[in-house]
Amino acid sequence: MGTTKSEVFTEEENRIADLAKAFAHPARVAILRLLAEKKACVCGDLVDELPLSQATVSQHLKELKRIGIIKGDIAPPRVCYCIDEVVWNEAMQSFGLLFSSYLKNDCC
Amino acid sequence: MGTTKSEVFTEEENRIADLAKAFAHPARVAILRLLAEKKACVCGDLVDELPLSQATVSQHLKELKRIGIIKGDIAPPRVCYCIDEVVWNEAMQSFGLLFSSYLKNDCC
DNA sequence: AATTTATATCGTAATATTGCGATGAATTAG
DNA sequence: CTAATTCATCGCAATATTACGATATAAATT
Repeated sequence: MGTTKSEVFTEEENRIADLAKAFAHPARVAILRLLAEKKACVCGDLVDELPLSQATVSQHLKELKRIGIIKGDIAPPRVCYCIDEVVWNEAMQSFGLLFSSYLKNDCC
Repeated sequence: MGTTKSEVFTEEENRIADLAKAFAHPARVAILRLLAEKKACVCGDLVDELPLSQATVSQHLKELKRIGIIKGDIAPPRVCYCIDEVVWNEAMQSFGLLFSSYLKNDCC
């Protein structure tokens, strides 16, 4: 136990859950906002903007990369991060569909 | 450690992260979908639809209630769950704003 | 009053997440 | 070649999450 039983859910349910994870931590929300608004791009600048250690920020960036919603462009010794437009749009559409599937009718 | 440093982030960042948590597990995505499409409402029906134990489903429902995105109407011995329209709309708008804040220009 | 039904909660085990200091790797600057 | 810079990764500790059997609760039914 302690592990999500991914096998028993659909691909789509698992993907939406994963995309949601990108936004499920305030630090990652802050990072995505900075990247979306192009207020920062280089990893170091993100660290400066965030009240977390460099190691912790780097870990959140890694998780966002795993999900695919950001990508990193290496320009040694720096790395420039940015939103992956394709995945961003995928997330926008998936959540949009989900939100709009709500049929307001009287149950409770 | 192991705890999110909520104090150092804005109210809004924390709120968005919390709303995202509602969707950050495939079981909760499945529950919210069923409720959104009104294919289920009573807790027992949700348990029947989901490949998880009653205790686990109940725990996910509790988390969704904590976030506020669903509410439960007690009609003993049953409980009828449904989407909380206000919070659902709050989530829809928050994510909508966030997604549309992405300025596509050339950085990386 | 005893039983049944539906749901919540407890207790526990396993795994995941969060956070950070220290260290490593890769490149540029001197 | 030696630093200095930037970022990733390791290793660890603390806490959170996930899952479920067992049990508790609460009302309806018998």
